[in-house]
Amino acid sequence: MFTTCVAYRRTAAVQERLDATRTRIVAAAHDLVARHGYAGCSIALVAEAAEVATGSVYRHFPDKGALFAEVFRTSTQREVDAVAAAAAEPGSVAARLSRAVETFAHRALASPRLAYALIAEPVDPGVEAERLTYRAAWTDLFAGLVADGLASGELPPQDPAVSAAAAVGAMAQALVVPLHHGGAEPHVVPELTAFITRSLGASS
Amino acid sequence: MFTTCVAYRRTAAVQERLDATRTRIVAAAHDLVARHGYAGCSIALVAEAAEVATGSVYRHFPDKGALFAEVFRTSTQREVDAVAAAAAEPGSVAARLSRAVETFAHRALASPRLAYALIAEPVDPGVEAERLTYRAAWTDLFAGLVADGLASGELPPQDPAVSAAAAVGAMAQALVVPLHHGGAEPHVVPELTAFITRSLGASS
DNA sequence: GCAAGTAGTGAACACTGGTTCATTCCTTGA
DNA sequence: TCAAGGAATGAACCAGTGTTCACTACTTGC
Repeated sequence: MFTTCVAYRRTAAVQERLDATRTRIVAAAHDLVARHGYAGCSIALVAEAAEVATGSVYRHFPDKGALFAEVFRTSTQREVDAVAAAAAEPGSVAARLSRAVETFAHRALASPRLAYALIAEPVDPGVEAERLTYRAAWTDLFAGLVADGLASGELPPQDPAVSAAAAVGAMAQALVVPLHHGGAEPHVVPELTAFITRSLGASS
Repeated sequence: MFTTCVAYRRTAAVQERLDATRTRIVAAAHDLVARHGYAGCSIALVAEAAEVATGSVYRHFPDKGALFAEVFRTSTQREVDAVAAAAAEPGSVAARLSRAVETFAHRALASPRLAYALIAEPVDPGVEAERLTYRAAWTDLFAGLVADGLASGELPPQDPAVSAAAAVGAMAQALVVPLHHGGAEPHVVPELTAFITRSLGASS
């Protein structure tokens, strides 16, 4: 009555291949976004780049938004981690701030198309929600620096949240938006660093 | 042979009605954008709001982009003019700067949805090109103030273009992006004003 | 080798929303 | 009143894309 024949079980080898395919899809999507942005980055293109059928993408992600949300999440996390590491190195708040801004700027200048895609490019709602989360991550990172500066008396009284949001906006606008159209301009880095340092009152 | 009968000529009355219809279409589009943003603001909705048929919209604009470019242009010009007027009033650079930031901030807080649509909301390429133009208008406005400050010695040495871009980004991020989700927070205005003033070195 | 069941496929589908155009309605000057 | 021609209409069209699904190919345990 109960046929105990269980002919197929997902074996370790198969799981490994599945994981590899999934990784390949995400990598292909990441690559396409970094090179051409979200615009014109269709499922069909991703599938072609990952060498799978379009339908196969849906065996790993429920819909397009989920795929690109993951791409966005992993890419942004890498950037946040890099800047956070630079800011965590010991030193005065002014020095840590400068390192953070410089790290952000240099990385953005090194991958301008990706930076634009992560920070400013129009995306559909699913990815925008992810962006909101990471906007908070950026702001928190700088708000933490400001709070440290307030605690140590290095910075004048200010609302860390507002200052951090404004600082993040300043970096994004000064670096990423211009990069969108026209080439990189490395000379902005020291200017921007000075701007941010002054803006938080760490200029002395 | 040549029938001299030229039965129909566009008369002044007709022209007036045409202009009125066009104005109504733009007004309807503006209203929809200000209330719901570009997303979901279709030609069909605009036509309905303007009480014309969808096809009639195309008797006044070659395509959707042209209509929304005009909406964007007129709306943004109004904002730029208002801030420019505030900045033009006589006074120290620091005072003019504060007035400019406050004017920008108060107007954005008064019409948050519109502000978001004009500054940060994803738009299609035709409108984005228009936004690029006006981004330059904003930056030029503040670059002019920085240049004045440099000339008078009120501000320390800096690249007006970079400082202005960063300042505009700071205002946009601190005000508009948060407004997108969640309510208005008027308390940010003085914080933001202080931030911008410090950032340009006009703090003293 | 075989039955059971999963992974993979890609052409077809569905939906959205901008755009068109044959038709109707008006306006004009005689 | 009437012919001429522009203005207005809105249903139909079309293009681009995300998504599905009937089908094939493969893997597994016996």
